[in-house]
Amino acid sequence: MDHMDEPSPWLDTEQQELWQDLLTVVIALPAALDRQLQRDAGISNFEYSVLARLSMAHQSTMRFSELARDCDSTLPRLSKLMDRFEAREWTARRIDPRDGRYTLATLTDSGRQKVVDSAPGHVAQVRRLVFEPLTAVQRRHLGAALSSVAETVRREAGDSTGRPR
Amino acid sequence: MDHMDEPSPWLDTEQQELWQDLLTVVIALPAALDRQLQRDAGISNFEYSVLARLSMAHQSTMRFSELARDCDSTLPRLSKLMDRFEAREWTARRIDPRDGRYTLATLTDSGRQKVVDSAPGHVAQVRRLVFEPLTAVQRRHLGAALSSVAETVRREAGDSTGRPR
DNA sequence: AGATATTTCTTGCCCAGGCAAGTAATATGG
DNA sequence: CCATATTACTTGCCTGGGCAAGAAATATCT
Repeated sequence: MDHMDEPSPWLDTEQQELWQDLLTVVIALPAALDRQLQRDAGISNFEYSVLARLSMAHQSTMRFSELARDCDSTLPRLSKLMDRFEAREWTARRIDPRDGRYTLATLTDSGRQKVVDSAPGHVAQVRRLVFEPLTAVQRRHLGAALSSVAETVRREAGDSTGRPR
Repeated sequence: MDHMDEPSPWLDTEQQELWQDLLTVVIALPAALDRQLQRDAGISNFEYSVLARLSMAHQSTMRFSELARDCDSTLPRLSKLMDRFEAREWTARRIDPRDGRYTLATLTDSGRQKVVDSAPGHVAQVRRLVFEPLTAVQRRHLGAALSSVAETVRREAGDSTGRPR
């Protein structure tokens, strides 16, 4: 329950603090983002990220598999989300004429409008929670460390979400 | 979708990269932890954190509200989890004799055994994903930056999870 | 070409978790 | 000391998401 002085069975005190803070960020940050978006725009952070990613794609169109990968989603999850989006007419679905296995998602005008409307509030929340509490130097350091961890985690997730990347 | 050169409506390129990496960590890290724990111990990260927190408490006993706060959980969520834990006989529930509104959760011996058994694999995963990809200096920087963000996020979440802290 | 394998998306079933309403215990105010 | 308010937890209902199995299209192999 406490420790042992063997090769690596536990974390030291400094590591435990880092770990606790990371857990808090990893749990409470998405919750905070969801609350803001839900309150101001009626969508979740995941839903926002899908709309936003589509809005940046060429012709506002992407294959499901690519979109799922970029948004750290699984295909079933995305497929069901697109059902809801289609019901709201924020996106449209059509089979890829070049390869009938692929399905293409396209953002509609009202879908794009939804992104435009909800982006400012979301970005402000991100600024408030992540960037404002840090100094410029801390941001660079955080960026460097996060890119290493993100790469490792992505590799780990690659097997489940869909391929190396 | 692109940018505007006003006060603060968007993030610059460096910030966007940091933000993208943070999103990946925030989404894929819990998923990776869940996979390992689910595979090797049959429990989720949240379930592990509750057992682990209880195991560190005085007399292996805590009030529900306190436990929920420490594990970044809501009361309904914890209440239902404790139902499942009781069914497995990992915890026991009893009303606080000092104040009948509180409920006390106590870790049983087999509950403690579960923590002891699953801890090494979990800790190894944390090491692999978070600490190993970083240099010692990066860890300190990451720790410093995370503590600021964690504090901000906690304050934000305080209103929903249960008071200032 | 035909059979089989692979890739991409969809569907069905199940469970965890959020929210709001309900319950039980204690505190507060008249 | 009774009525009302507050605190701590529980329950019911509903939705999102995971996983495994299925369907449709294309690629591969002989």
